[in-house]
Amino acid sequence: MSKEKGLKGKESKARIKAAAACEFAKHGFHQTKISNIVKRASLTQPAFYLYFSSKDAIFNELVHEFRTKLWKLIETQRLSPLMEKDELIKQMTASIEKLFEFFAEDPNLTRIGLVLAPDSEIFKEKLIRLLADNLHFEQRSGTFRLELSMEIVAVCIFGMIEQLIFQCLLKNKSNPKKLAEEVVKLVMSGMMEFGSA
Amino acid sequence: MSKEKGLKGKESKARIKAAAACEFAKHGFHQTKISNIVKRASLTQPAFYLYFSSKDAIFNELVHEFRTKLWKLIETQRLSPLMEKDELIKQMTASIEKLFEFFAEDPNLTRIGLVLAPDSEIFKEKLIRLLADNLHFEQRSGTFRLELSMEIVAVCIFGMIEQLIFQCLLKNKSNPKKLAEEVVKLVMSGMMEFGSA
Amino acid sequence: MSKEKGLKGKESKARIKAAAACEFAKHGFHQTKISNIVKRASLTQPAFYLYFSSKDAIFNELVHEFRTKLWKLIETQRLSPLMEKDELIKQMTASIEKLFEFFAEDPNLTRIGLVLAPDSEIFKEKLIRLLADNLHFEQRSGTFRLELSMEIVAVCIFGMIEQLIFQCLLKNKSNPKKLAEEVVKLVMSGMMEFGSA
Amino acid sequence: MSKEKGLKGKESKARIKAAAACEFAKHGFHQTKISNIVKRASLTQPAFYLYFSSKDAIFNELVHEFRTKLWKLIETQRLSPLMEKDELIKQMTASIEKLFEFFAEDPNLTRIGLVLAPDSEIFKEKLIRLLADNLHFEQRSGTFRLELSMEIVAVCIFGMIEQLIFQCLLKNKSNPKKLAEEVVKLVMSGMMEFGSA
DNA sequence: AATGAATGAGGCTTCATTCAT
DNA sequence: CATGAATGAAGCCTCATTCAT
Repeated sequence: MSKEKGLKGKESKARIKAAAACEFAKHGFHQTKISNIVKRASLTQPAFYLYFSSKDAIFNELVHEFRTKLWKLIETQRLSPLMEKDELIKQMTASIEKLFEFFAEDPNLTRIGLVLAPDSEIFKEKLIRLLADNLHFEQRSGTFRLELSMEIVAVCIFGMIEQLIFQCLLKNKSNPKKLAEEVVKLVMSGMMEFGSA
Repeated sequence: MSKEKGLKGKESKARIKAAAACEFAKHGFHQTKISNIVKRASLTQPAFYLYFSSKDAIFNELVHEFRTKLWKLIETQRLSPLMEKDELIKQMTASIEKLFEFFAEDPNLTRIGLVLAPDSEIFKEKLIRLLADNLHFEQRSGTFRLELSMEIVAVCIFGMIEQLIFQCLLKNKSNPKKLAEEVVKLVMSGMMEFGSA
Repeated sequence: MSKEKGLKGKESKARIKAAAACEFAKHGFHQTKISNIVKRASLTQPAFYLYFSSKDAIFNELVHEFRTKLWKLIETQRLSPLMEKDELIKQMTASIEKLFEFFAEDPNLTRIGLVLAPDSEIFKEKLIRLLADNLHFEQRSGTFRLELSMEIVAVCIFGMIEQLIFQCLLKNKSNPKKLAEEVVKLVMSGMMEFGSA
Repeated sequence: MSKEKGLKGKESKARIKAAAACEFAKHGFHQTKISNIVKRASLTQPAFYLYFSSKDAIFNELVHEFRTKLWKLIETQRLSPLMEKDELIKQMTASIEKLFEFFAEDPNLTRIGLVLAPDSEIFKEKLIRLLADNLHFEQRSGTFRLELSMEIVAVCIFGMIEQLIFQCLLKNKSNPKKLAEEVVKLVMSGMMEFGSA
């Protein structure tokens, strides 16, 4: 009976959040105006401040939401150790596919969290470090070539994924599965034709 | 005495440009204030408008300058066709090294042209298309594996390079030569240890 | 409580409009500052932009308002055709008196619409053309002397009225009725004493 | 030998003055920019201040020049007293023609002196008072009908002339002689057809 | 006699945010 | 829960004017 209260409020807040995500993604932080957010949410400006303390606040909330979800996803996707090669490739492909699916699910949040947030470079750095650690582990297990720097490889893999997100996935030029397969093919075996040397 | 004709003006314009590049790179377009640009250039606000017609104008000039230079560099770096494998790798490495050197030369412009410009995604798309065409050519010559989509590979390579620029090169964690070598190693031969089959 | 819906806003807008008319009339368009308009209306600058999109906008609105009202007045004041001489003079006098009354009612708008508006000369031209057409009609009916160019007479009559507005009416040196009578006397019968020739 | 000096300077000053008159007449005082004046005069901004102390100064100089010339012209055009009717009309026509010729000679100055100058209304008032005095004199001589207020008639005549200047003369729709004749016809004998009761 | 370079002052406009209801 | 009305703060840009040469 008391829990019921606030239902309309929650809807309004959600509408504002969705509207904001859309506007931020389309125009960036500074060119997004509160007035446009509330217009899109069919509300008025003071209503905005009923649910968010400031423009920064809602932006940060969106960023935080995105990052939390992404981080959780990644933690559930850790590779099982000491697999066979085929199995490894299959798992990697599945993991990356899941990642792409996540990014495709909410393009607005993806852009906000990966591009627009002022500290996105630092966030990416963290993700990359996480990836590098995992790769290191595999490398020490003999899965990956020793002559490669896993730090740099991690940066590369992340760069590929990010670029594929914005140039292919969010432009609907391809789908998560296909992209994941291609990345893995490239990264695992390289571009060169066999028989060389 | 006679040589200085218009020299002071050119110096002022250059100082403004450098100051602007610095401010834009550090704070982004909207948070960069003309007042700060001219302060950094040791001038007053109206002086700015002696040399540039608006904030947009100088920003676009910087973007245009960056892109023109980059495009020229790339055009001089086309791979010679039909090389042997070793030679190919050497050339690719050299080309990519040159690229990294270019980006490292003016980090401010690099950030402005690749990240901050509102149409940078479209610009990247063009670069990627150019790269994809070149790769296609090589693929048809039998250099690259047929099962890979050169469109996607092009996106991947560009993504790697971009990420390496911002995560390694501009943070001085590595140098152009090293980065170029690592990218080529990874992209040409993949990560997998041999003998796995 | 329920009647006041939007009332305060309308009052503010009206206050701004009146203040603007006053300032424009006193100082002209360019020397009128938004800051002074709002000061006179007991508001702050941003409030101005709640009701008008720019300085130009409010000026044009005032001009448009004046012209619309004036045009409507003139259309209701058309002379009935084919009257006797005495009746004609009475009607003309009444019409012109109404005109003067209109101009005296809002001196600010009058100055804005007739003098300050950048296209006021063109507007006057239109009014004069309208007047000329009417005079032509009367001339063909035999009321006015054929040797006079009604185009030029129309210009003259308009010139008299305008000058009387600014030199007599708005300086309170005379009143609409008196002025109308004098104009008609002069224009109908001329200055010359009878019996001449 | 010493008088010769300054010839080039005088030319420059004259060029600036002409340019200023043109710009002021076309755009009004506030929208006229020094930068445009000197551009039109093929000079640079500091050169302007070699000859005029400020924007106001040159404007006032132009206004003063116009008014001085006009005043002189009017003083030489006083009607000879106690003429016969035909002679009076001839003289009036000639006088007014001369006036129109004066205004047509320098349209820019005319607009500046009669419309643009902020105190032009007061200046016109003076002219009108002068005219009214003359008319009074004639009226007392029995030339003009006693029932007319010469003050108001003076305003009317001035209004006609001014309107004819801007609506006919400066638009090249008529010439000084024709306009003078029409004004005199109208003002002397009125519009009404004879024989009317 | 003239110019390239620079500036002080000030106006218009925008926007996040708040008050009173 | 929501709104109409209002504001403080700040940025871009323009222009008359001057300095040094």
